[in-house]
Amino acid sequence: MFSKACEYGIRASMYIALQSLEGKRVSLKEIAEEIDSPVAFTAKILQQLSRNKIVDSVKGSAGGFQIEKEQIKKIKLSEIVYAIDGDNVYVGCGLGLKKCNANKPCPVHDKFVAIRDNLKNMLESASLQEMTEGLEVGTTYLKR
Amino acid sequence: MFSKACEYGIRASMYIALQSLEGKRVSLKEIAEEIDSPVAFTAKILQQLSRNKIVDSVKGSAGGFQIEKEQIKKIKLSEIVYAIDGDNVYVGCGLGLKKCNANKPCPVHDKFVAIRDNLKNMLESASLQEMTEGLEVGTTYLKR
DNA sequence: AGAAATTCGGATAAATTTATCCTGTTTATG
DNA sequence: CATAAACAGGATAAATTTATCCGAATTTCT
Ligand code: FES
Ligand code: FES
Repeated sequence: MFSKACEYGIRASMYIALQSLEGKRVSLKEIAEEIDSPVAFTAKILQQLSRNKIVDSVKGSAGGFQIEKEQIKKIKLSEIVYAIDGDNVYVGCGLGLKKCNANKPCPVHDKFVAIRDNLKNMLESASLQEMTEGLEVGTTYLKR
Repeated sequence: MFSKACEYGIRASMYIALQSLEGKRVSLKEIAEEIDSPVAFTAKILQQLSRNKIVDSVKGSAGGFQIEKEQIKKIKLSEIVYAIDGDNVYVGCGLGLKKCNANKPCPVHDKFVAIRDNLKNMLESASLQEMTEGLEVGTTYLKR
């Protein structure tokens, strides 16, 4: 569904959001530990997220990553996915034709579009804030 | 969503089904041309489909691939996907945790499961037969 | 029987994704 | 000001997926 990079990116954003809500800034090392991801690869992804203004990075000693509380409410999963995987989730054809195109549809087009729209709505409505709620009360997890 | 191999596999199966309904057996070369896929790679995928009894292959001159008419009615897209991509569509977690697990769910679990079930139902209900109907009348396409 | 058309399967190569390493820069702190 | 902690970014490596090549086996047709 999503690339590994994107999965790590989402999990990392969720963890940063969770800690930012408590006023804590977190280091790359801590993030990678808490979401069970490879450190250096996660660094690359966080750079992307930082460039895309999804997370704030602070250099230097006592630096790390954080997300402003206002942003945590506003940022939707769709923005994270877009920053890392681009728009292929939205424009891709289920059977791999160049782009999904209703004028020359593949045989699964109608059914696939329904599923994709479903996914799209989910991603566009789910905020980081919403995602952290289960983490706070311990009903959802970022690693096992 | 699906691997390239799987996309080619689905498109190839659809083309073979389309021709089989007219009593025609088709060669690898023709298939690859008609679905716009790399010949040798498509050969590998057809081998897999053949081993999984999704298509019949006939060796030798005038050989090629075909699917029995009875089978065209019965075979669902889910079987093709399973033969090539395995069950990761069904058991995978949206955020990349080892396996989707309702007992220790990731933050998107509930929403993701809904989408996945949607996809699953689609794949399990769509038969090759149904897929060929649009191709026959020219309202759907396997390449552009 | 011989030639041609075709799939099968193993080996290999190219491309992409995932992951690591290392050096440089920034910044808090003592 | 020196040091240590931390991110940034380029180069590189490993793993996986995608793709190609080629010889062998099978079958039809002349
Ligand atoms: S054309 Fe294939 S999904 Fe729209
Ligand atoms: S645990 Fe992540 S989708 Fe079910």
